[in-house]
Amino acid sequence: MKKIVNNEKNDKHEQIIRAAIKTFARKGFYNTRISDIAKEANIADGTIYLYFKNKDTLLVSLFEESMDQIIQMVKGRLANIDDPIEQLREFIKFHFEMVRYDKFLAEVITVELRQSNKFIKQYKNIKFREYLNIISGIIREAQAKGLIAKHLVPGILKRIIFGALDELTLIWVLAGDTKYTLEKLSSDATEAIINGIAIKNKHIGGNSEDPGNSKKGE
Amino acid sequence: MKKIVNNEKNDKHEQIIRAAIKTFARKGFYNTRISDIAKEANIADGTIYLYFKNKDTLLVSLFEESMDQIIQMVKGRLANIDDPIEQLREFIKFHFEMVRYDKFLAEVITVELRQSNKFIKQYKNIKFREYLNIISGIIREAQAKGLIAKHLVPGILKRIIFGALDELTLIWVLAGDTKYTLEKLSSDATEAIINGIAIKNKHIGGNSEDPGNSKKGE
Amino acid sequence: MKKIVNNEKNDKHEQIIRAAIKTFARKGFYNTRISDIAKEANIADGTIYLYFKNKDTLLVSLFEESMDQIIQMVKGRLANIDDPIEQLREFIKFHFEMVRYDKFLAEVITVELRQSNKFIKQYKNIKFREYLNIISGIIREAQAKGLIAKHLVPGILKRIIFGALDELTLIWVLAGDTKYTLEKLSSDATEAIINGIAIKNKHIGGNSEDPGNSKKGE
Amino acid sequence: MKKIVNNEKNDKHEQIIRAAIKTFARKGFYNTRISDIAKEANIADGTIYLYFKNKDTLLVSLFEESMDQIIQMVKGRLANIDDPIEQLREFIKFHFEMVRYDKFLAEVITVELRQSNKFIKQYKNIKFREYLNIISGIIREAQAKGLIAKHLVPGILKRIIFGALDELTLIWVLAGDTKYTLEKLSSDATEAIINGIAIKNKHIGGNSEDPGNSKKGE
DNA sequence: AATGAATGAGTATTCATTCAT
DNA sequence: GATGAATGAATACTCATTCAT
Repeated sequence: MKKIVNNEKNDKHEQIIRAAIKTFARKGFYNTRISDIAKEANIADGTIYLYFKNKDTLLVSLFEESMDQIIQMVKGRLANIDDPIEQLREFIKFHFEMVRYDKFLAEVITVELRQSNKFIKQYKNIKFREYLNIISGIIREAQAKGLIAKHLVPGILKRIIFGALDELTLIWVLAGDTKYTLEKLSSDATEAIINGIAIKNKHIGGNSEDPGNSKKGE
Repeated sequence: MKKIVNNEKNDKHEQIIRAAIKTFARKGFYNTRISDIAKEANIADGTIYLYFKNKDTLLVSLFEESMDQIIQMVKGRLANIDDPIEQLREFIKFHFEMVRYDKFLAEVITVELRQSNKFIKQYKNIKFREYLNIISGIIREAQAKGLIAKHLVPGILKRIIFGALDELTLIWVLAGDTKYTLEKLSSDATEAIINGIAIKNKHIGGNSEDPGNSKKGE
Repeated sequence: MKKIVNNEKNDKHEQIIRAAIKTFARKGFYNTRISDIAKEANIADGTIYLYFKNKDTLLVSLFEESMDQIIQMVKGRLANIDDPIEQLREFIKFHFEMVRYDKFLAEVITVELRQSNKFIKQYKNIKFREYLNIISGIIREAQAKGLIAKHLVPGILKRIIFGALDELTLIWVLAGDTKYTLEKLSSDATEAIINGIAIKNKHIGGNSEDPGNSKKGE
Repeated sequence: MKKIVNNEKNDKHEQIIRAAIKTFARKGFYNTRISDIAKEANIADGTIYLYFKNKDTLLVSLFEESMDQIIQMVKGRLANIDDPIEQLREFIKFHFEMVRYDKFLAEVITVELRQSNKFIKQYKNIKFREYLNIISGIIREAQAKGLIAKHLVPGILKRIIFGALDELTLIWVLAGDTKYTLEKLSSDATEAIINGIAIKNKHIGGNSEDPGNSKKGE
């Protein structure tokens, strides 16, 4: 399994995108110099401009192409699953597999995407919307099957879910994966999202059998 | 009720922070010039440096002072509530009230905080951690009372919850509050987080009584 | 008598224009770096941008302000002269006095003005047209008084006259004033322009009394 | 009659020179990219360097080869004329014929030659001097025959004449030949240069028979 | 304290030129 | 000979920061 943005032709375009992902992850978009990327890619500064109009465009291309690959992959994963709730579990599982598989890309998307959406002119970010809409598609299907209450708005739920996954991605890529395993993040996220965090029949006035509670994990 | 960062002394320090919030919200940290802020504050560029060491420090101060106020406020709100689940409901309610109350600040925090955490040297972001730890404190309390399963890690849950709220905040501040009301975001978030999105007794093999399902809200 | 572009206030604007004139004269507009001008003016590069939008604008300002001064001066000179032919003599005399007085400026105007007219966007060069129109004004007046044949078009004659003066200016500024004196250039130009080069009554079939003819002066 | 720079071998060298003339005329030397010329010539950028050492050399070659052709042509025209004044008339006539015949070349020579003379290192511009010396040759001959006063210096007169022709060429190529016909420019230039602009016997204190004088032609 | 003119380090981008194919 | 991808030196311009007033 190759890096996400990595079609067979190992060309300059690809080489530059990979170098940009790595460098943006390390230094951030605004603190990355074109010359940093060029050095990382072992090419001349000017070469980057043969493949990308400018620095903004490079970031946008990076996002679009990466999201495109990711979307293809996750759609493939979901294709054979019927139960929407199971699809949602698979989506979450896939999300964290992606994060492990391409940590630098995950970091760039998680840290830079908001800024880019807002401050790069004319960036409509179609692919990212498409990714989110996979979630709302699942939700709508689940609602149709009576698995999710209809008064919950798919457009809101998709953001709640993505927001949760995104924030967990953030701490994992920033922490240097030392604190929590991706498996733990994935399973807790899955449970919390699908079942909620509250124990059902104790919703009001429940009591604890296990008062011992260490500080660990805050 | 004054803007969050607004202690009684209506001084230059305050004036600059307010101008910075407004300008960062509009143009983003990296695209904002010190002169933009000075102009917004109706002072000279140089004056900013009498109150803040540099541009980075201004952003950090803005975050710390704002979070400090927010933390005081939310703690006050939670003080009289015993049930941790109710505290969580109140926390979420408060979060969106804050967003409405100081939209520019919400936008800056939501859009700029990640970047800042990572790329502003030596920024430890104690206050933001404290805000998050209010959530994990509630969770731990709930776990102690048997309201939340103990195998869910508070340090993870707090991020799931914050991530969800943060993402909803983002769409509201960016959309110009046209699509969803804050009340709807708040109530859906509360329900999804506390109860989860899946209908309990239909978890497996449920069917839908109401197959009609509009596309709206994606 | 101060340099042409030199109003009483010895400010940065003025200082930069003078430095630009000197540097453009020496190296040409396209081969002059902003840093060359800044160095010549003993200021920082950035300071230039406090006074001029960009390099193009600096050149245009230089032209406009210089021509403005020149136009005022020549109009003053012509004001007390009635005979248009005498006005024309005075104009030519003045032109070469200017050249001597501000050689660098003369060089910039003569060498760079054509390029600028054509390739600096939106440069309409009103002042230069006004300078030329002083000549056509004189011509028209002379034609009204029967001193210049009416079939000669003022708009063409003004260009013939300016072209001649301009070309002579060029060789003088480039030659380092070694070959011909400005007085000689001025007097030959005056005579050639006003009387033409041909001896009148020998117009056809004249013969030469003085066949000796050195190569000098080619 | 082929374009001036156009010897029988219709080779790449020629092709490049023609493309350069067209492109320099349109965009100016400094604003023309090698790739612009290559595109105009339908060849690869690198090919230009097989025929010309660099961009400067290309411009110089363009001038030298063009002037060489022009010189041959004008010498042929003058060969059969005895009267130097008639030769001068023919020279002027030829000059404007050239302008019409190869407008792009005329534009390049008129607009770019001064800059090149001064700022392209080691460019001696022998051919252009030779062209000018055809004029001074005629003048010297005329002086020998008593047709032109000997106190007028041929080296100055040639510049006066060329300057006048050059300036008229400029307005014609830039105006898109809308304002004056080349014939009018040519005839007025011829008359002004040979006879001067002043009516002889009215040189002092003349009066006008025709005070009506339109503004047209300024 | 407040100003804002001046600074000059920093960088995205361009483009003449090269050279492997 | 032709190509055109790659190079990397060069530079206009920006803007955080300083400091004399």
